[in-house]
Order: sequence, then C-alpha cells, then structure tokens
Amino acid sequence: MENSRVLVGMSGGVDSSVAACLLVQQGYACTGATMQLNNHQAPGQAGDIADARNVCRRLGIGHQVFDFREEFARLVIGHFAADYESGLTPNPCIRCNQTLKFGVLLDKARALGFTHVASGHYARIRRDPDSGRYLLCKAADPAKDQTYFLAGLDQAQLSGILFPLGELNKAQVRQLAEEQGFHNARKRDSQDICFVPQGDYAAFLRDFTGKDYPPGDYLDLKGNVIGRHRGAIHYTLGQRKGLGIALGAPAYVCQKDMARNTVTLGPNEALFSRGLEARDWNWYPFPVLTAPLRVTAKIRHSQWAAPATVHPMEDGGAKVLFDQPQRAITPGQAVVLYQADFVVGGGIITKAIP
RNA sequence: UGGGAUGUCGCCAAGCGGUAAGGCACCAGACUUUGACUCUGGCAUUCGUAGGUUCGAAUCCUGCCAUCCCAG
Repeated sequence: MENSRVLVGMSGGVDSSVAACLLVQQGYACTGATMQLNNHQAPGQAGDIADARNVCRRLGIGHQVFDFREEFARLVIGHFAADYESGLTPNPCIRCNQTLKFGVLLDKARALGFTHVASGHYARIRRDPDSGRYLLCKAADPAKDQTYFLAGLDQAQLSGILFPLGELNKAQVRQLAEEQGFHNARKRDSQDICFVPQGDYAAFLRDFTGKDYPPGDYLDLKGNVIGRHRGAIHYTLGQRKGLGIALGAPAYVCQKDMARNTVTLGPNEALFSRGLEARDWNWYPFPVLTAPLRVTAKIRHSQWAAPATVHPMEDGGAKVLFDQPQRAITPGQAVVLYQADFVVGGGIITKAIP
C-alpha cells in the first residue's frame, strides 16, 4: 500500500470524489484525473472538470486533465455507431470502461508510474488465494452494484484497479461527501449516454456519421406491411415507446432487418426466448469455460439475474440457456453471469435462441 | 345522377334525451451510469356543420357538407 501510487479517475461527481477521499484517508498517494471525452457534452461538463479539481484541492492532491477525445471517438463512439448501423444495440458504458477508463487511462497511468487506477464504481475486486485470479465481485449495496458495466475487464486490468466504494451504499457516500464539505455532495447521479446530449441517439448518429437513415416499413409477425417507421436505427428489441403507431394493443419491436430496413412489431408475448449465444467472453474464476456451469445471468443492467446454465461452444463462444424464458434478449447487449456475489464471466450477445 | 350507410380526441371506439367510457398513440414525471421494459400523472367544455324540438341533446327533427358502398 505504501508503495502504491493511485491515479483516481474523477468525473466531478460525488462517487469518484468520495472514492478519492477514502483512498487519501487510507494513506494512498493519489492524484486526481479527469478525462475530457467530448466537446458537445451535456450542460456543465466544463463544470465537471472544475468540480473534480475543486475536490482535489480540498483533499490536497494533484489533479490532471487528460484529453482523450480522439480515443473516445475512436474506441467508444465509433463502435457505438457501427453497432447501431449493423442492427445491434450497443452498450457504450461497458465499452468505455473496458477501453477508456481502464484501458487508455490505465495504460497512461502505468506509463506515468502509477500502480493503480481507482474509480467511484460500486463493485469489489477479490483475489482468489488458490488460483491467484482476480474476481470481480458485486458491491455491498445491491441497488448500486455496477458489475454489469465492468464485466468487460480482464485479469490484467483488474490487477491495476481499486474500487474504494465497494463496501459502501449510496447514502453513506453522500453523507461522507457532506462531511467533507464537497460542493458536489448533492449533485445528481449521472444517467443516460454521456455523449448524447438530449437522449436522442438517432440524431446523434446522423450528426456523427453524416448519414441519413431513411424511413421504412413496419411489419407484423406475418410479414404484412402495417405502417411506416422513421428508420430502423431508431428502434431496439422490446421497445414500445416512440413507435408512433396505434394498433389497438401495445406493440413492441420484435425484429429488425437492417438490410431491408424493416421493423417487425408484435405483442409482448412474442419477445420471450429460452437462451442466447454470446461472444467476446471474459471469464474470472478460470481462463476459459470448459464445461456447463450453473449460474444466474443478467442481460441488462436493471434486471435481476435469472437462473441459467452456460455451455461452452466450439468456436470459443458460449451459450446461455435460461430456466425461464427471458424477455427481449438483445444482440449487442452484454450478458453477465454470476455465482453468489462474484462475476463468473461476461460476453456480448450475438443472438437469441428461441 | 339515383339507392343505401356513416360522420365522437392523432387512430380505434363506448354512448341511444340528462349533462363525453376505454384502448392505442402522444406528452410529462419516476426508475436507470447503455438501449429498453415498467410505473405514475396528463391528454375532447366537446361530439362534421347550420338551425329546430326540449327544462336539458353527441343522443330526436331538418338543411348543408364530407366519406364509403351499391347502382350506373
């Protein structure tokens, strides 16, 4: 610990501020770091950098700003756009954690002589004494647990990360911030995609790619044309709001065909599937999955993990079969597997198994 | 041009003389470090239009307009 030099990723929010504070209290040699990721950000990002600097000053530690706009555009936004164009529904936060916060920033930190990068994420990292492997574990506060967004991190990354908030709940964090007199103690939790100002990601895509995403046909489950949509890019599986079509009963997006630019609508019941296939797996307790394993699996952040069995596949991927059918399993989203309080593995969904 | 039918919120649709259901869509909040789902709230002083009857009409009567169907 005494030899540790920690670069604390600070967004300007409460969580990372308290994370830095805790590390300082624990005797770590810390420096605050704020990444500049884009220009046209949500109101107040210039203020975010100032907020972080302000907290660092209070803590008596240094603060640096890293301009990662180019990296962010390339590693996160570029993939985000490409995924949507190919019909997937990407999760930019997972990718950002993987490639920016604990990718580019971690590399930068190591190059600068830091031993760790810390953040205000709610999660814990444990080292398995037997295997020596790093395990990604759920936060003490189940309501704030963010392991779903971190399951893209590998062993090398986990070895250089500290999550000081893993044992705390949100209320405690806010209280600590109040006690420290941090001016951002009551700052609103962040939400929505950070680089999409008004939550209108389709408009963002048009702007970013310069492309036009033309209207197309809405289809029913039998393939009949039942209306016009604004461009398949606007929709994701299981979506109900924003369809702009009145069918008498609630309608949900059941399928998308990017090549034909069609969106198939159907009832909620048509959205359930038994399982999924996923790629780009990252395993924690072991290097690779070799036999079927009982787990609980999450296919989106805000949903309870459901009992399932994960099976290895020939090509290195794995498929997850749920005990109960799951709603709107969406390609491009992450599937994260748990056993007890730790993450078994995480991957990117490629297809649902009906 | 004759004969028939229908015109109630963006869509569908209750109502049948007593002072405008509901669903879908939409909007706003809540939830949420992704997209979604979900939840809560809002959403026709007015019933194609102009008159009439009545204490009182979207509901009855008349004219007009519009749409649809069958004849042609």
